[in-house]
Amino acid sequence: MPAYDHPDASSIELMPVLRALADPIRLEVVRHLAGVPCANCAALLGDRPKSSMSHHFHVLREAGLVHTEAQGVQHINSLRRADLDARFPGLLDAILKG
Amino acid sequence: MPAYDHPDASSIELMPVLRALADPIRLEVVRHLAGVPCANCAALLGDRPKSSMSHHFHVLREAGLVHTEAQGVQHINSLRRADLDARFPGLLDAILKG
DNA sequence: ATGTTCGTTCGTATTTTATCGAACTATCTA
DNA sequence: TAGATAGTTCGATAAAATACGAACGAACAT
Repeated sequence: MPAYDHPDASSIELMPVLRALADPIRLEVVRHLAGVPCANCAALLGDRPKSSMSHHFHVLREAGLVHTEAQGVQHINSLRRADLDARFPGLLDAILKG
Repeated sequence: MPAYDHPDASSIELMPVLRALADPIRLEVVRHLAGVPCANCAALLGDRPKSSMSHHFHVLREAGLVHTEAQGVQHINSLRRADLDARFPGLLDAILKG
């Protein structure tokens, strides 16, 4: 399994977070993940090719927004809400409401 | 004087706001404006060409983050904090702290 | 009128980001 | 072992954003 490297909570940076959120597909993913404990990638595919979504998940992971963990064949994604709330209080709430 | 068109408060959209913020120079401008009532463009130039900054101000205006008003030769910019707070409560606060 | 200042607009070059198919890897199942 | 499934990685293309000089326009002063 590919070793995902997630930034740890304290090294999540604002600019990558904003860049990650500044894309309609990724924002949609974040919104979806905010409503469920976790989800595999397929659940968020829509009609787009897998490779595109893989790219978006990569961006989200790198920014520290999403945690991905291989679990058997599928990879489970979850929103790093606690980490984000700690680092940028109110940010996620504000964005999820808008 | 060029007629600036600012979106009115209720039609400020999240995605343009996020896109506008997802650039280091523009975030810097927003941060600066958050600390003063208003400022002309020159005050925010740094060492960059005017045309670049004009572009960034355009993006900020279009997104609804900044209000610009010609006042004699210079153009006065201010952060639309009240409008943003009304539309996306907590967003600006979260970003300005980060 | 002329010149100056402040900022915009235009045109182009450069960089970044997104998109998608194809090939690949790992895991599970039959 | 062969086949299926879930995602990633690669490589090419296309689209979007940024950067910057040069020319322009409006407001003001002399």
